[in-house]
Amino acid sequence: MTASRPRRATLPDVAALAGVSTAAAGRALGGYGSVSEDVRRRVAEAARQLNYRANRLAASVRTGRTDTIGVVCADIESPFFARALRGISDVAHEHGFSTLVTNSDEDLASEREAVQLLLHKQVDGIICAPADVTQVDHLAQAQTGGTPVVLFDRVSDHLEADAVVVDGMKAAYQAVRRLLDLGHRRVAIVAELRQPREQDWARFLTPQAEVSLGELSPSEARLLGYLRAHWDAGVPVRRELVRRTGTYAAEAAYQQTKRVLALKNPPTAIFTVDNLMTVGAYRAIRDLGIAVPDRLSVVAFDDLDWTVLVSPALSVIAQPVYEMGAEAARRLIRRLRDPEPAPPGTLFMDVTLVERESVAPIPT
Amino acid sequence: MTASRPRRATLPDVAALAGVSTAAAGRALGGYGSVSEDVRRRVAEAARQLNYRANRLAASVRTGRTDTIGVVCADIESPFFARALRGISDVAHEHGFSTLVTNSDEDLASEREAVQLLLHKQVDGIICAPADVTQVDHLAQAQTGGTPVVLFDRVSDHLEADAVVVDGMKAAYQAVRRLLDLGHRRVAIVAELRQPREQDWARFLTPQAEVSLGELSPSEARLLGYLRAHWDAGVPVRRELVRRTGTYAAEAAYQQTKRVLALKNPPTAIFTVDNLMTVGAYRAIRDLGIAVPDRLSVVAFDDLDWTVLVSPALSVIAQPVYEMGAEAARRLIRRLRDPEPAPPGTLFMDVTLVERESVAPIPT
DNA sequence: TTGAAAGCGCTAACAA
DNA sequence: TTGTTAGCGCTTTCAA
Repeated sequence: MTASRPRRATLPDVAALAGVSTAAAGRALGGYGSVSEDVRRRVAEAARQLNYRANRLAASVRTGRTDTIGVVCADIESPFFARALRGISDVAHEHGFSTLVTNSDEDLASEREAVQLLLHKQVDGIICAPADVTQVDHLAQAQTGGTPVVLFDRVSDHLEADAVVVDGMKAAYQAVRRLLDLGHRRVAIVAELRQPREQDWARFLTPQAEVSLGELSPSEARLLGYLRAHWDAGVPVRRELVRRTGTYAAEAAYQQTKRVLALKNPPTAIFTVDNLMTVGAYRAIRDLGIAVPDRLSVVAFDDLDWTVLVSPALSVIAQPVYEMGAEAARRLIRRLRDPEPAPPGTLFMDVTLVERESVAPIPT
Repeated sequence: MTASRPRRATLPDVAALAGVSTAAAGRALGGYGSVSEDVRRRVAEAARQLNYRANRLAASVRTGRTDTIGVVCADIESPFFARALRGISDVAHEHGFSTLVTNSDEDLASEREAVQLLLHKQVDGIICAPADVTQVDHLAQAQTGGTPVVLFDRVSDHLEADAVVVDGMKAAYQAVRRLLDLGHRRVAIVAELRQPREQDWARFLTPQAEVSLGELSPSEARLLGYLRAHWDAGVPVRRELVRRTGTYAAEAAYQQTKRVLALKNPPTAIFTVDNLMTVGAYRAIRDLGIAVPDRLSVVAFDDLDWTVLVSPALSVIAQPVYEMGAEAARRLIRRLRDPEPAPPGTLFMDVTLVERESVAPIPT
């Protein structure tokens, strides 16, 4: 007969073996309160002998802290979120926090579920890339309940919270403006644009229109930059060059790109608004055998491993992704540590337009 | 004056408002035991009114379960682990488990720390890609303590645990054998090979040598396949064509590849053993402007987004990464659910040699 | 510095 | 079906 599995040693067990009170053992092991060197040694020895393993859950129930940050990202698998997550977890780890990561897949219902889960697990704070910046009641509720929230990659006008983002509008504006300045007159854009808000696009075109970034998804903000660049350059926007995938998937971008390149009057340049769109679009360009940059100039949002591996190397708008994650974590931790923190604000991080080989002027 | 923050509602609060006992409220909300429809409704209503948020930590302290799987991966940022993690978390989520993810960066000390953290947080089980398959005492200890472990991407002879892996030896053998059969006589390999065990390599070369996969790191297993392919084909192994980076970094692979291609008698084919090695090696090939496959055939371990985006498209050994993660999670969950589970075993998943455009025969 | 005792928020026996 | 009661393993008064 095998011996029945012995119950795992608990604090009282350790205390008993060391010949001290539970409280003393807890202090010795947990590093709080004050303990004599002698007690500390005996307790440590007893813990070792019993192969004691502290139960931080029990501690958390008492203290109300879990030293855990909850993260809601759209998709860990995307290079963008993977890298950001690395920034978040590095900083978190540095400060003694763990991270609990969930995926929303850009779906509001999943995001709500994820936030509930994180709250039930009593995370100390949440970093979230909201699927819909206009639907953030669940995040507001988390805050009211005492769990601070930091927005990542997206700001919302409907939530008073810290946010770490780039100005996608400005970045796209620069990139597209550059193409227009090089003489391109037919610049295509491939973007997710989940909500088809064509009436809004019209409004975007009015230069006076005050559009808040906190009302736009990243792809909308980037489209806005595209539109305004055209406006400022006096180049009309061609409806057929604005390609909407409606979903965050490379395959959809592949289809849209094939379609736009098959127009009888095809674009001479193409702008992709994020890394999945870029993968899909670039695959289409390659399959069609179109010469870059001779027949088509390409600019992508987000830098990736492979943008320097293809020929010609892609010109891109690079975001400081790791640093964005790291900074989001820093802001959250600051808020957790500081009993009276500063009012929340949005940090806009700078992007870099990395010019490589995929852009050429239109011969005049 | 703002009102002082009200204490968060607890189960007794809800019970009181609903006019039932704490136990009844717990049953109604937690979905265990039996409750009348009437009580269920009243409790639900009270919970809503008080904005009640269950504390699953407290429940876990009682039940001893957290419904959480701990994962130790080398680097979430690597496409390999990112995708595997997606497999793990999808399956986990399906079965009501969350995942707590940590990074070891292929460092044994960090891995130990990570495992400790997961145990302290009382995860129900652990999925780990061990940094060193010969140093797994901490994992054995987790098991003895009642926390099952599933190995991922690597087997160890020193741990009796489930494992989900590919046979890297066989896969590499096939790929290299294919190159040799095409007439290549100088095939380079770029591999991590953290431990420089040259004396072992000699042993690998003896066809009779029984080398267990459970003693080898993935890169060593793949090297072994490379060596045996040579042996079986009667092609001598050239020491200068075996390039060791010693570290898991694209930059190191870049350097090694540049160096091997600069030999006065350079290789006519190159085999890279994982995705980071591939990125580095391919960048070197591109920078050097070497024509693939005319002057150099290329085969990579692991398929990636961009392998079809470069010209020519890369021939690769594709692992079922997502499925490997998913299967690891399934095995762990089975073990958690089943009180008397089957003895642990290793699942070898099949790889696919995807032939694309980067391999050509040597003209005879 | 130490120990006794209370209690964090929940679940599980048990009895009613 | 319901309530009473006793904990889970830990931290934190409080008094000694």
